[in-house]
Amino acid sequence: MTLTFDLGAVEVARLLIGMTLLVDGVGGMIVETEAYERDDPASHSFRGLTKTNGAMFGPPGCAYVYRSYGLHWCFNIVTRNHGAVLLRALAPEHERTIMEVRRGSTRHLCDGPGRLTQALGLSKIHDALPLDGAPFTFVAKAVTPEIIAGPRIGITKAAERPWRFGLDGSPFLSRPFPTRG
DNA sequence: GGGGCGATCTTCT
DNA sequence: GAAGATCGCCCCT
Repeated sequence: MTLTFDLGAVEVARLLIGMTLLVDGVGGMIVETEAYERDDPASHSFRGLTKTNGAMFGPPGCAYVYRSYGLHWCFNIVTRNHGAVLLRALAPEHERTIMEVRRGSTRHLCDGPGRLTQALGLSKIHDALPLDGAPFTFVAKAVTPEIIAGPRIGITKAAERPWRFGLDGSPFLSRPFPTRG
């Protein structure tokens, strides 16, 4: 398939919903993402280059992996103009047993950015790696998904921007979306 | 099902 | 010294 991440972060965040991501064959369908733009106080690229965010200033289509709250990892896809898309949840469909071993549980395998990276074995060593080759595999979606949008989670700056996207009705979301009217 | 809290790294004030 | 794109455990309901 032709796959480009050289688009705006919001556009990429929507495109990813329903696609399948595998890391060394482990993973599943992406059901929840968040967009972070360059001109976005909540984005790690907002304040410019630091020691840890260099991948966001590299080419689109690479990984940006950073440590969260000192002990978890979060996995992003770098997009156009120093934006990024945070992967927040997957449906744990492929190699589920491996994910259960890594997580030490049979539940909550990929519903949350820190849990997702643990289940897929992602860490600092994947930071800045291109996503169009090993160990990453992206599989196109078979159908057009119903996408729901809402405020991003766990941030205080620009919290009003509705840049969290999810597969409507999925049981694998990290949190429910605010109900629509 | 949900609130409070501790763990621990990096940046910024 | 504080805050942050988090999570698991404990306790309560």
